[in-house]
Amino acid sequence: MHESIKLSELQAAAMRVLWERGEASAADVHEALAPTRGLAFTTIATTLKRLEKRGLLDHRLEDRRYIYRPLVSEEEARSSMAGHMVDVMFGGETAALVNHLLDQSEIGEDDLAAIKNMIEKAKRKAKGESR
Amino acid sequence: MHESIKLSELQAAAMRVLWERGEASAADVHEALAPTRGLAFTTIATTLKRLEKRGLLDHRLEDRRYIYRPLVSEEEARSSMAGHMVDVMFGGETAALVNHLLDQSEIGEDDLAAIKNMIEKAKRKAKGESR
DNA sequence: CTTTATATACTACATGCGTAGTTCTACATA
DNA sequence: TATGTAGAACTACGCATGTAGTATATAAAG
Repeated sequence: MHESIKLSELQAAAMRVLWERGEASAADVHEALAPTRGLAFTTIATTLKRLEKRGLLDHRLEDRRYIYRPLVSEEEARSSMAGHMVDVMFGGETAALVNHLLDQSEIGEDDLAAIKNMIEKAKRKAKGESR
Repeated sequence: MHESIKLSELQAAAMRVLWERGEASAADVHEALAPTRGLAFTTIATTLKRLEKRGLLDHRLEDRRYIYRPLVSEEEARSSMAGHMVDVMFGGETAALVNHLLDQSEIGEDDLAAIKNMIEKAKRKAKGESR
């Protein structure tokens, strides 16, 4: 289990490509990120290799090139990173982050309505889990 | 304006002491963090100096020692860091992060109720700003 | 005036990351 | 068979950070 997943911007961008596609070669990732980032191919390759070293990716050989595959899900990564942020900046209080986001948020009315529904669901869940 | 504030765990811990107290010496910060982190005094001093170099702190001399003072508010830092996380991990959709937090959250029922109120407030705000 | 305590400044080292050039290897092609 | 080409491996450099030892300055104490 990866208790603590930390991704930089570039790393997250690379992971996102893999999460979207399930798997991809370094060239694929490079191509996907080229428009926004314009980095050298080797930069991407290095990044993937380092992510693999950290246990976040795995690869297999196919047609003479590496096909990478994520070993952690996007949800896991999101949870880990959000949890870290909550700990570091909001005293471990998830609710404090939610408040902050709602408070000065750029969330549209429609999204707010959707969130309200989420709350009902969360409430039922909280009730269920509280004992 | 500091559009992008990034704080590591240690840096955030140091900043928090300053935010709480308004200002403090390196010794104060060291003392405050000692129980949880047990770091050398010089480590704290180095950290503060680096934060100052980045423009997040300022200091004045008093009684032969530096009294540090934050140049960015906790709110600013929270916004910046949360915004960064939203961009990097949630495709820039604040609502997606809120969903995530509510979804698998450890938020208690009482907090959920409070959040519901926040939503009403946010809704009014959204309405007001939308035109 | 000398010693001591204390805080800051300076220096240092390992690690991770962004970034990418260079080299090596093996398959495809002329 | 010689060569081009693509992808992986290796190497490298600068910067931020965690971490802290050592040197320096200065005020207090004796």
